[in-house]
Amino acid sequence: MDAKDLEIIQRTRLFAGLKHDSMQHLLQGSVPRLYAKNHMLFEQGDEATAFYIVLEGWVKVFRPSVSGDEAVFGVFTAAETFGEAAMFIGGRYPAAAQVVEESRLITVHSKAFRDQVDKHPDLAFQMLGVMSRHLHSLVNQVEQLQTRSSAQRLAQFLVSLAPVQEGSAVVILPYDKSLIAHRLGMKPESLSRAFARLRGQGVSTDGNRVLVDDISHLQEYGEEGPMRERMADH
Amino acid sequence: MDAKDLEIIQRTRLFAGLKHDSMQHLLQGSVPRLYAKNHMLFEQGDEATAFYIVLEGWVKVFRPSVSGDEAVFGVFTAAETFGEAAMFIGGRYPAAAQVVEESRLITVHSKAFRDQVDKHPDLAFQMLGVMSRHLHSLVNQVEQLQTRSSAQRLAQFLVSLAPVQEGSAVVILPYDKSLIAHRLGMKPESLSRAFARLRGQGVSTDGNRVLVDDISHLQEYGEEGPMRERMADH
DNA sequence: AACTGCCCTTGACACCTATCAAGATGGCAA
DNA sequence: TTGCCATCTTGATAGGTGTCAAGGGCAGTT
Repeated sequence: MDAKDLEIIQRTRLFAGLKHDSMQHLLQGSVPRLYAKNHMLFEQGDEATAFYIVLEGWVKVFRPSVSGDEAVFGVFTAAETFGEAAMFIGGRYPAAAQVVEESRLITVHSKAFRDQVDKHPDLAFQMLGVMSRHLHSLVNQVEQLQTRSSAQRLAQFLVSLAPVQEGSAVVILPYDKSLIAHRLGMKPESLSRAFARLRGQGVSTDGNRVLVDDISHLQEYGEEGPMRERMADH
Repeated sequence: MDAKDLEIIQRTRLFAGLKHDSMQHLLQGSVPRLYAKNHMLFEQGDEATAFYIVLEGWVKVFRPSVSGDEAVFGVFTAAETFGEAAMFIGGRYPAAAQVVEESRLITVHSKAFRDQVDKHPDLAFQMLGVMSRHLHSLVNQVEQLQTRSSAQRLAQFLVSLAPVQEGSAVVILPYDKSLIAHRLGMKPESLSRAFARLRGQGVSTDGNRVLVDDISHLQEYGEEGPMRERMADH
């Protein structure tokens, strides 16, 4: 646990502004640990004795289904936390978590967290803020699944990754396309076709590099009504 | 505000076990009010100065889209609360709320709520529990949208409304079929067809009365892999 | 260089759901 | 009763997405 890790932890919404001694208490006995790609952190239904802070890498939270389908609820990276909500609902994780790119994580144990909340009620408020955001992000996910085509969802995803708000940009895809597909609620084949469709909107791909001619145009495309390009472009 | 209303409020998860004097503080200046069907309680983006407790009736929380589509995130009835999360994210509602059946509601003002939280940290924990549940319900919604057919989603909806866990049951649909359709992420026509498909699973309808021959069978149907009845029934 | 495995892409096809259109049903008012 | 209106159902059709199958590209290994 070095200073850089602490700096990352303080950048999480949950621990933003927390004092050093509280932090020490929370993290007592917890050491950052390296996890290999594909490592399962927990399964749905496991007892939730801790939650996680990502220091480095990528982790997906999902619910697998018998038939090989899976629903992905979030993909987390540095300075993000996941699994906190489980502490409040029966102490079991409602979904599973798996490392998708080699990651360094640190765990926060429920008991330590509860102790600190008793001492610092502010922490409960921060937690409410964090959960509100998770809630909001799921609300958006539901909306997008219901009202946008797969190409539109991909467009919004690219916009969210872009380093700028307008003009052209190069977006580096942070993880496998097959995970992106699941994250956006579609199959890998459909993601390929979504990319193909976006070519007509000034998007070209080269491996995990994506070149967008006009970010704000892509954003508009992603927000339009679902039916598109009736008579245009051909 | 009579005793019966208070009893309902104490049945909400948020206020379960709250003492009478705290309740008085929270509800100071708030009077139960009757709202007509279709009344808009708030729009997306409105400043969130209060949240609501349903005493009676039905309210939908949704996000409208330009093209007439809308995504429904929840439909609330007696002893349920909605709009709480907004207090923690920039103070704006992330969705709109509309009365769908004549309803009696009471509002809780943000400031009063915050005051009480300062005095009773327990309240923050209850709030975390409530938000965890909302989170969990949205997680389920995302999963169902991604991994179940419309008929399966309807099956699970009927099971959730049924008064018993097994055997036959009569389910009364609590609101319009078109709202049920939106709630389940489909168009009204598709809901009709989903009902038609469930006839093959021992479900018959008569207006808003639905007769289910075998609840547990319907539950299994709703949980199976998406592809079904390949060679069966014809 | 050849081989192998993995990921991604493309094509053909089937199914599901939305769309558009036309009835059916039931409640309500005149 | 009659007409009207909203809601729900049913049909025909089109488009989107999943499925299954085949092939391409690339990296790592031999």
